[in-house]
Amino acid sequence: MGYWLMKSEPDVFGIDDLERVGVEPWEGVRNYQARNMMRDEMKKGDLAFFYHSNTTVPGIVGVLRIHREGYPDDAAFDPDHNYYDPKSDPDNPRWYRVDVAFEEKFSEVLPLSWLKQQPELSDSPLVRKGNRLSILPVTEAQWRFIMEHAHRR
DNA sequence: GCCAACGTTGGC
DNA sequence: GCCAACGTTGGC
Repeated sequence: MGYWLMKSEPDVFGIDDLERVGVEPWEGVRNYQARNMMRDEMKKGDLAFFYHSNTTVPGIVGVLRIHREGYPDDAAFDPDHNYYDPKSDPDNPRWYRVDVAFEEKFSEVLPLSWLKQQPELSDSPLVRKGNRLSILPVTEAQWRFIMEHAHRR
């Protein structure tokens, strides 16, 4: 089973939105590395941390589950859509998305500032400077470490 | 709002 | 294929 971390701006789509709707297409990813992970590596049932970026306290706020594996991101074909990309062709889609399902909201945010202080997480790209990837792999050890702390609070 | 880091674009 | 210019991300 794979473990991931997926970033979203809570002003656009946050953990509370996911809890309300239950299942949501994770659209709008326009980065090739992140695209490759969604298209090729994410499997149904994989778990991912939900990370809030661009907010007062950036950090991990909960857990989601991969509900549907990678399929073309239709938003790229719609000229009226924010995520429109004229270079993506329905016959040869450039961008992919997965569907995610709400799993759990933590009682408190695990702030990035705290994550950065944990030696167990020092190898994660999340805490490395200048990381801008919106989807990151998480190791099983890192997953367990973070989950323990989330449930201890 | 600033700005560092980084990815993408496009001219050559 | 190089690389400067540009746009975006995202922490602070």
